[in-house]
Amino acid sequence: MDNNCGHKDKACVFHVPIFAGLSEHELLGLEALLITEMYAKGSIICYEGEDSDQIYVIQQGRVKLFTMTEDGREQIFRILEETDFFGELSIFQTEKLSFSVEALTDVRLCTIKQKDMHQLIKTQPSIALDILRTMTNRLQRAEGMIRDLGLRSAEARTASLLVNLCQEQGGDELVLSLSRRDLANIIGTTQETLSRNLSRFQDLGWIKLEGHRKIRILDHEALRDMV
Amino acid sequence: MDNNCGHKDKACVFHVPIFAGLSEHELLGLEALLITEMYAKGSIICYEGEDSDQIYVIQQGRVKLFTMTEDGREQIFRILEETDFFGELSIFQTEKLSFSVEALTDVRLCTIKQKDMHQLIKTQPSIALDILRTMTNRLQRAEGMIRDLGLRSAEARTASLLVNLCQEQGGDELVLSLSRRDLANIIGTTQETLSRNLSRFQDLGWIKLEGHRKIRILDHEALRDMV
DNA sequence: CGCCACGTTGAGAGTACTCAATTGCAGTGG
DNA sequence: CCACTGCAATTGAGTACTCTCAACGTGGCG
Repeated sequence: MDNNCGHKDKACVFHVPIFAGLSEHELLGLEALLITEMYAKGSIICYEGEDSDQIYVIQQGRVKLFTMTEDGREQIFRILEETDFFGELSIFQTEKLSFSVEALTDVRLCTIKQKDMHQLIKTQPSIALDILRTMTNRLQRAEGMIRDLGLRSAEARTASLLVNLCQEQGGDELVLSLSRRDLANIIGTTQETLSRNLSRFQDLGWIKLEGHRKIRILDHEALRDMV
Repeated sequence: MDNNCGHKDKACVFHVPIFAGLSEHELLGLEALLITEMYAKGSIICYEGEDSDQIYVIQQGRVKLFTMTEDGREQIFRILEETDFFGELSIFQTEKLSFSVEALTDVRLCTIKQKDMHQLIKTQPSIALDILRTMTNRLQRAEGMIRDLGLRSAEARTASLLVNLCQEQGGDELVLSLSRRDLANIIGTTQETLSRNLSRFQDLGWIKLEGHRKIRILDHEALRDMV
């Protein structure tokens, strides 16, 4: 309960995929290097432009990585949750953060210093490979976003968002854990445009809005064809 | 001259950063695994949707990675040149390519099979780290593109493009190696809009268009402020 | 039950797109 | 050397989309 992750028997890192290759012994060693931090829902974990020389691993809760313009418009890069990490550039260099991070729920996370990370990778090179796997997937997702933003209309991106959420959740009953504003900021549009598009999809009979936090998907095909 | 890279004394891989950590002996071993291929300017090296289980390392020339809609609009993800690689997802899985690759010049490249790559990483784990370094940088660039596409006007993206090209080339005299169409497809707009914005910048006295392939930058500040 | 944040709808404006016409440039052959 | 040809780039006109700003609903929580 002191500097570990709040579990009794096992450190949180037992459950993080990128550390899955470590032995029990190595995990215990790693545990000693971690610093655990707590953030309340809505608080900012780090600010774009700050210097950072550590990796952050989320133990509990959800965060958004985003950037903001002077006039307050926001683009979300990704939503991360338990066992995800960010700040990976600081493995190699003191990173000037290119995004801010906000806690969407209460969050518990731990940080690992650059030099500890180096040591860790040296003793267990497979970690680099595990991180690499995550990074290639992330790059692919990022390029998917670039394709959508560059080539598709806000309407198509809205459909794409629904399809993606469906795939993550499985089933026809989407439960939204984000506000309209955040959803809009993921697909690079405004909450008004998103709202209008959802209404249009409803008018077309493709979806059914059930309260503000639920969407029932009625026609997967139509949405997929739109994308 | 058989299955190596055309050099007499040293294989091409001597010059590729991600293999910089290999010993002379290991490089010679690697050389035997490579398959070298040539592509003429304008030819397609691989198609989006194809399965691929190899990494491609560019030895000579330049390529563009892009995706295309049914109606022919195109989004370019990145331009790669000598010593760059692509297809890194196939380190982990047989990859359904999420982009097409076209040779912008005559291109010589070599391919490395997934299983050979595994072997290579096992004998020299630092390679995974070198690739990881490249991938984190690439992800950062990708997120920069997402920010620009999501938050900035075509005009601002045009300014951003000029600033970036300046940084790459150094100096006030930009020499464009891409068509207006390709440049537009990098920043997610049309050639017409790009052309109009360049003309506007010229009218404002920020740049001077000199033929179709050269741009003289007159006011770096103004461009940077626009971004 | 009423408040307040969140979400939706409406009107109007601006940006960027499409399609079409014109201009500019470079390579080729007379 | 110059005119011609074909492609690339620019310019123009009209349209469509999406944004902004504002008003109005709604639903969850005290």
